[in-house]
Amino acid sequence: LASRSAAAAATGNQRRQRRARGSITPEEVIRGAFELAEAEGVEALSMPRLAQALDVGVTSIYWYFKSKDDLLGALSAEAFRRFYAAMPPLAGREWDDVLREFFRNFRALLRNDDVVCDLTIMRGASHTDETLLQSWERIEEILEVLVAAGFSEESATSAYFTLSVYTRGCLFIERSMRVEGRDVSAPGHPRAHLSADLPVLSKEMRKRSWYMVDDETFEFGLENHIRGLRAVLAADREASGAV
Amino acid sequence: LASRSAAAAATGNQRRQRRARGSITPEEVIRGAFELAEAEGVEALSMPRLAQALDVGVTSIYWYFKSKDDLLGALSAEAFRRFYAAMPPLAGREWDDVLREFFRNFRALLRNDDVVCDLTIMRGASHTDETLLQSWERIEEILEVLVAAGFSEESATSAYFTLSVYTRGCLFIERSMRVEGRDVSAPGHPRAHLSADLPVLSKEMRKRSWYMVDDETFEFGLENHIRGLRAVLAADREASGAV
DNA sequence: ACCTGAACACCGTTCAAGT
DNA sequence: ACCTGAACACCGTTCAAGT
Repeated sequence: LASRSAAAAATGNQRRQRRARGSITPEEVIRGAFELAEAEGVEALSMPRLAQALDVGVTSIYWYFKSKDDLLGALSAEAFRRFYAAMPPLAGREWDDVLREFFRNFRALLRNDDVVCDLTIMRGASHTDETLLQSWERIEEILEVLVAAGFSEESATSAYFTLSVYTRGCLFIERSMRVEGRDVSAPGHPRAHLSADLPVLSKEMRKRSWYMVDDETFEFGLENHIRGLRAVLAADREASGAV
Repeated sequence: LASRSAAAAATGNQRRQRRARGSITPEEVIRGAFELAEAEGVEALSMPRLAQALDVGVTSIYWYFKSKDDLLGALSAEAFRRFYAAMPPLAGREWDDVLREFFRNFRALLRNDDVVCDLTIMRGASHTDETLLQSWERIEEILEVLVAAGFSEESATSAYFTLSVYTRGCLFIERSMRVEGRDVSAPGHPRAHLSADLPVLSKEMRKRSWYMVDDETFEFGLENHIRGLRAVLAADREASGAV
């Protein structure tokens, strides 16, 4: 027995020593999963790799999380927690500044954290009660700013979700590009010669990052949306009989 | 030998008879892959399952497509072809009608075809030269409508991509929900009681499909964007010294 | 109660044939 | 030139233990 163990050690194949009872916690698993995802990407997160990183038997993880999907749900919940903890409180004195700051922060935060972005935006909306409530409280805050400014409740809600969809769309597209290994910051496009007969597009493509979800284009959409909302606000105020 | 074959047949394990040379074509593989994806979803598309559906050895597919990713690229190219073939030509006499119709058709088409949606929108932008050119020609058409209406080339380009990102964002979010098996059409939310303290949101959530990418919200964003663009157009016309 | 390896059914891909 | 199964390294998950 001792000789078998020694031989195994010589070839690097020795068994891990058994972990003590209670030496694994769900928190430790989640922390290890984040570390692995940060080092190698969320797509590289597998149960065997995670077990190895944690120095734990593969099946031990199943004692705490009933499936990989269950684990990913817990990771998403933690990602949402980190995201909302990092989001600064609402700032800006006018409703339009509030929207601008909120969605700029939204985008900036998730652009800077691939793991949190993958777990919150890219991975379908797998909300727990907790994350749902976190989101809803933030949304309500903004809706109340808009309503106080004179928007109807309906307009305010539509305005919020439209900007939210737009911002998440930017993040989704940019992240998809980055996952495929495209250089997202360089202007122009490698196949730009194909657009020789396309005067307007080829000219604009030379100036911007070709995938068109760069800062300038994002800002254009944000500002344009706010411009549209000013007209909505005027109509809402009129309809409600305000000054 | 004959007895082994007979025994195998009895247990349903007999070998497929070998296909004749030249009896497999890449087109046939692609057609089979679409059929399988339509029947069982793109995520269920695996090389063994496809081979089985085509009644072909698994490895034979690798003669025509060097990897699954290569095959998916070919499927995407076909999906783009189908999408652009189904997109009606530009309609509408004013620039805003052109935009409205284009992006409504865009969304409607991809909402009605999960396979094409998964291969074009959900799967990162894996463009071939051909699909890139198809997209660019369509975009250029719209840019020229906008420029003719008085938009600067820069505004026109930003306007197009902003609406494109918004529309793709709607599709992405809705599709993500549907993949997770949520009922996307029902108003309200199963966890709506959590929002008891959120007056505006809870009221609005009772009226709409909770995930907020329903027709009404999409239309609000589309119209709002166009409202914003009217102000851009006025400024662009002024700047260019037009009437 | 908690941790474990063996085993299973799947996957994408390579290789060394067969025809 | 084209088609093939066996084999490999991986995956998620279950099961029947071990402690």
